[in-house]
Amino acid sequence: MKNNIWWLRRDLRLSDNPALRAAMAGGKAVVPVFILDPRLLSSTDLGEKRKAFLLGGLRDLDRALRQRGSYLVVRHGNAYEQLTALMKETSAVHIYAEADVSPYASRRDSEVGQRLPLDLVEGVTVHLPDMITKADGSPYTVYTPFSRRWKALSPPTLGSLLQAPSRINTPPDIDSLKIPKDPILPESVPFPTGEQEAQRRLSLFMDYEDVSPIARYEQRRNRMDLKGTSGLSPYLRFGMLSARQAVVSALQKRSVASNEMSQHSIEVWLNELIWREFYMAILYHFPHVLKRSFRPAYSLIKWRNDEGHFAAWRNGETGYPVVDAAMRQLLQSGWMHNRARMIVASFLVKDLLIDWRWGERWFMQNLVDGDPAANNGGWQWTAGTGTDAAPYFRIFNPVLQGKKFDPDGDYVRQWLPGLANLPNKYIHEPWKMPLNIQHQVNCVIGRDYPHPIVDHALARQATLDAYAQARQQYIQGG
DNA sequence: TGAAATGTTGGGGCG
DNA sequence: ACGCCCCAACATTTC
Repeated sequence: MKNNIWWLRRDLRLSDNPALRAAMAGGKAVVPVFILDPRLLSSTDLGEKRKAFLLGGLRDLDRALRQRGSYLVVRHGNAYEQLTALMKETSAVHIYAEADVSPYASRRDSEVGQRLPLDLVEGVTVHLPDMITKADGSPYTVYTPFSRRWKALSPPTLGSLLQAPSRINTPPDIDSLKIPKDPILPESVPFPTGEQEAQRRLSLFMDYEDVSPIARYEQRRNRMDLKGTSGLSPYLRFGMLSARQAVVSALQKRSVASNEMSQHSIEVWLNELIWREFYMAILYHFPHVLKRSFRPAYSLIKWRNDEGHFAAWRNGETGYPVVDAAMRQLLQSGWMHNRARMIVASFLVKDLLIDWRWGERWFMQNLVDGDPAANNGGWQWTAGTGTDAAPYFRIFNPVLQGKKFDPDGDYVRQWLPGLANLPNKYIHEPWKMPLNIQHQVNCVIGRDYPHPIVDHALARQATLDAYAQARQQYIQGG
């Protein structure tokens, strides 16, 4: 009896795993392997927190496999070389893996696939990028028609989800590295690793009838001071949760929702999952977006790129409380509320006039859920340089955004304890505090909390000018 | 998944 | 009673 290799990459789960299912077909024994590629591990885009989350996920998966008579083989090195060696050692005949869309992954997979019997199985998205095209076969570059087409395809059903195998046969004593213990996931990262935790969170988000978080998602999702989002992104990122299962859960929930508001909320969350697939499709069809603007005119923007401003942004010292709170949340917890991501991105690009790629990189280095497709899509959206992007003139006012989406300043106070005693009136614009109040609350601007590093009104105008200039130059240049 | 600038309206104070 | 001004409050346009 020959064996198959199940090559894991970003599908760290046993339930609803098509690659695992394919590897087990015909009752074959399976060799589950994860390859720690030094190129990936040493990449400056892989931050410590996400690396720790990945390693923790591997430990969880190994534990789950051992409960089913198997175990995880961990190798270190180049994927092709390691797989070649492993095939020989285990007399494996086939390699099964979940297809991934990032340029790095597709290059690696085509290199491996040219010389080894690799079968790529769909699974990262519910619908493959190739399935969502216009009548003439060209890819969509606008979200709404993309989502219409996505929704017109037959949806995954509960019955189509693959059960986790109760037993997996794996040949004994295959050489494997110990999963590195370093780096360890800090306590301050509120995302315990693993498939079980992902399932638990999905249930919490869906359950409890009409008061379930998903039924109130539309109303609460933008509030940075509430836990109104699913908190599933890191699990979807590493496939500790299958996107298909998330979609099936949402559709089920929608079909039994008792009122239109709940149904609408569920639809809004479903759309967020479709945004994820939209950006994966964009990256698949237009891999150059990782290097430059999707819209060529905006490659000509003259960024200010002030290093001091960039450092202030990274460290949460801009003097705008919402921005600083969000950047502290990222540094400490490895995650940031989605509304906050838009606010700090708008601030970096359109208040500081710093190249969006600097922000994109910082996010990749610090987000536990950092995914090249979604992250790039989000940044190009904010910068107005991408597909279906925010128009260039859409510039967030950090004070108004704070008042709207953190009305009592709870979010600001949680991440900036130094501002804890400010009256609500000044929590989003502390520089307006009269001096006597500054002393009263022990927060003197310029001493305990920075002055705003830029004036929003002036910065806004400068950015509009810079974008206008880029457009003009593009037209004149042909 | 904006916000600022500009325009319009209407109530109320006032001479 | 009337016209004038001020300015919220809301609407529309512009970036």
